[in-house]
Amino acid sequence: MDTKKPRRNTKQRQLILEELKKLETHPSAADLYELVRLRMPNISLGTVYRNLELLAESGEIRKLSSGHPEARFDGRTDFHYHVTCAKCGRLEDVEGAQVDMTDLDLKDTKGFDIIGHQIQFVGVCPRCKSMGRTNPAKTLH
Amino acid sequence: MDTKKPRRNTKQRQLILEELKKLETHPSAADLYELVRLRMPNISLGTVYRNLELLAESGEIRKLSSGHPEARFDGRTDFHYHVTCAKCGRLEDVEGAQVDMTDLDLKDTKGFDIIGHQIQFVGVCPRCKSMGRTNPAKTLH
DNA sequence: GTAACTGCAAACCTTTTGCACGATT
DNA sequence: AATCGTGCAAAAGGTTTGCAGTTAC
Repeated sequence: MDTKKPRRNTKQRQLILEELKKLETHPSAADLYELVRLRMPNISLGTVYRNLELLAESGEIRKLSSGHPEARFDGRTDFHYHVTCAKCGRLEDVEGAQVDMTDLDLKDTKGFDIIGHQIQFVGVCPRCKSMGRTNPAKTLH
Repeated sequence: MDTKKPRRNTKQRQLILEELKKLETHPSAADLYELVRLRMPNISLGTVYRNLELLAESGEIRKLSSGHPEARFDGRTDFHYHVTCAKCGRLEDVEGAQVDMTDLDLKDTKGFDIIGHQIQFVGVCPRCKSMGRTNPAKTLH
């Protein structure tokens, strides 16, 4: 079965991918729009959204459900985890060996076949530690 | 340190909490609005949003970052994991012992103090298995 | 030449907010 | 009585989409 759509190699898509891969952060579509616009001022926000979606579908990037109101994108596609700051919401990569989920004794998977997992760590970032922030994050994954 | 705000016990908040606790699903604010409206037809959607936020802050419910465009809410507050269907996005609870994260050899936590974690399993739900769906989910956590 | 893709703008959906009135303490 | 919470409606924020023109193949 061939699920691939025909795909043209546009300048816009190349630029968006290139800019995202440069970053170690997890920008929103609007963040990337601003970045790409520095090199291609007439690009439209709609094009950025369309291409991020296409790139995520093809597995060249990842779309993250971030706990923020907007989606975040990740130029890394190798296996890694994420930490979210419980105080300010900052989102960072965490390196660590993939947990062996066969160890996990899942009692009821509601009939789902489990094919993978993701872990979000919750933590306190250096900045918030030093500021002694107390307001808790409200969204869990 | 007392972080609690004064809080009145309104009929609206009671109803919203009650309806959410009845469910084993993870409804959106709009879903809950429809449910609560059956019992209190004049309640406004704004009130539902405001109360869900308050209830999540106080820990009586959980707000989930769902991979869907809208937030989902969970009436369960005991520790458990979630599975998301990779084909259709369906979100369900998974029972299982909490993973001991001290086993995990985290190499670089970017200076964060880790205080917890959440796991989302990715799977294929019974319905999609039987339908042989192939379109992949686009958002990871 | 054809169909994918673009820019633009309008539409859409979810969530938040200002305000005047109502309800809880 | 004081002030927190509500209903309503408008606004805000993020994302999608229709369309006519453009570009990659």
